[in-house]
Amino acid sequence: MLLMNAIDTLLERGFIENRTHDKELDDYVNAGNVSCYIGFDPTASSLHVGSLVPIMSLAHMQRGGHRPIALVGGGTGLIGDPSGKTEMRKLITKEDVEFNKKALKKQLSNFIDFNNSQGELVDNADWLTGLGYIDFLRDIGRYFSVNRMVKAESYKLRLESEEGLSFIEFNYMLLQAYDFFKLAESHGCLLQMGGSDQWGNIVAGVDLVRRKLQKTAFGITFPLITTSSGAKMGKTASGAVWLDPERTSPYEYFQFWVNTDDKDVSRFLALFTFLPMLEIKEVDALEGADINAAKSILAYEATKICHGEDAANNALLAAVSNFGARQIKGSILPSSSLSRGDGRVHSKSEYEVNDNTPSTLFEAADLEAGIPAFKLYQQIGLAHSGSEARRLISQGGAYVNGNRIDSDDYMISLSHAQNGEIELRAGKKKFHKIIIKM
RNA sequence: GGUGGGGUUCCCGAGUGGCUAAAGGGAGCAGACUGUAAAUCUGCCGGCAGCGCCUUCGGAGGUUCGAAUCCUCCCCCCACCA
Repeated sequence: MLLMNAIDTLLERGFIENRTHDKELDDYVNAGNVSCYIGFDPTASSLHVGSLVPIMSLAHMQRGGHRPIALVGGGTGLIGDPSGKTEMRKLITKEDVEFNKKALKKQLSNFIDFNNSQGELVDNADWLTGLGYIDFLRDIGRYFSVNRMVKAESYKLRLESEEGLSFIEFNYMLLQAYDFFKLAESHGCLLQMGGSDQWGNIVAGVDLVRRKLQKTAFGITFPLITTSSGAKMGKTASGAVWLDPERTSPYEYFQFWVNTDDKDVSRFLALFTFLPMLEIKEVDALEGADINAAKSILAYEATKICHGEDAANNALLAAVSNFGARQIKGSILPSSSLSRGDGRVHSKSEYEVNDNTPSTLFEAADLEAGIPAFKLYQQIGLAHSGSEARRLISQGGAYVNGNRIDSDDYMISLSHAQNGEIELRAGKKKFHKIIIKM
């Protein structure tokens, strides 16, 4: 298959905000089978959609015939990157870093193939934790000008802030530059990519590689992805949207993408799916409700990439059962493997088996006497407190089996069960099922 | 180490003895309108098996009929000085 230059692919899909040496970078990548790396901070036990841009860019590089290296910052995670941050991160323990590292590796494997040296996972703890302070200062530290570092944009926020910048964080740039140097030396990796806040760190590495190895290294940064309303992408009311299915279920993940703003759909399709750009460009021409079909496909594809095809299908089924079927024309994004059919769930049993709407199991006996609606909403997590549940109900936002609840002491009992389930809804979009154990 | 300024409900930020569950804004939630969109309008936005009680203003004590507001001690942050 004839492929575009991987850099052009990234450019076309909106991944690239800035890069070093345009021409030489192209030449480097055109030579084929090059290595590139991105660092991931093990500060949490799961990645979230905010990390998807870097992850997808590695995946694109791999599809373009190159060798992506995902670096998990087991060493730098102990320091904390101050780049672009207004506040100092809490230092996390070595145990946490160790735990998170494993979780991250697992998640990254869903997106990138690390088998057969098509890609590689490395941990900078392997070379950072054993560093001797004096040696490091002599070998690496001498190449860094404090005058320059102080002027770096990545430190600016913190240097101007009241909180200031601690010495440990100030060193972060050296460590990341050292990572780049190590990978250049051991893996011949001369391209580092990262978020736009990483520019300073990346450039520092490019400089270090040049000085230590007399080689030209390259850097690419990604734009910060915001929604059309200006907010950082990936935040919802309940916090981050995680890639870990235990934290954000595939159904919620799917819903997150379905709820994409009209104006963001084509941009997100380009960034977060592998669908061909020619088809994505046509989405911009869609009008009115038709664009919802594109949102379904975006959600389906994104869920499939992260959680697999089965999970994506199940999420779609659940969405159909909760919100009703959407007509998805075959002409919209035809490369998607989403099953269009007539847009309906084909059989009841298929839906019952696969539906993954959030649910809670109840013993029949516990529902026998009935539970006040507001209490039940709190119990199953559709409201954070009893008061909140009462508010929800009094404002007309609570429904049992599709019927609005009009009083907060309304009793919900076995008599509401339909096929062994009770469907509860909060507002327009949050569904929860009570499944009765007989 | 010294001096001065601060720590208020998710965030920003008013409040300097009772009218304060605490202004205003943001975020969020619900309703209406829609297309599971945006914008807009309206309401809500500490807790409690709710119309009355309980807990909140860095922490612990104290003064007072009554404290976020006054006093004491402690913790943390910031600025300037050393």
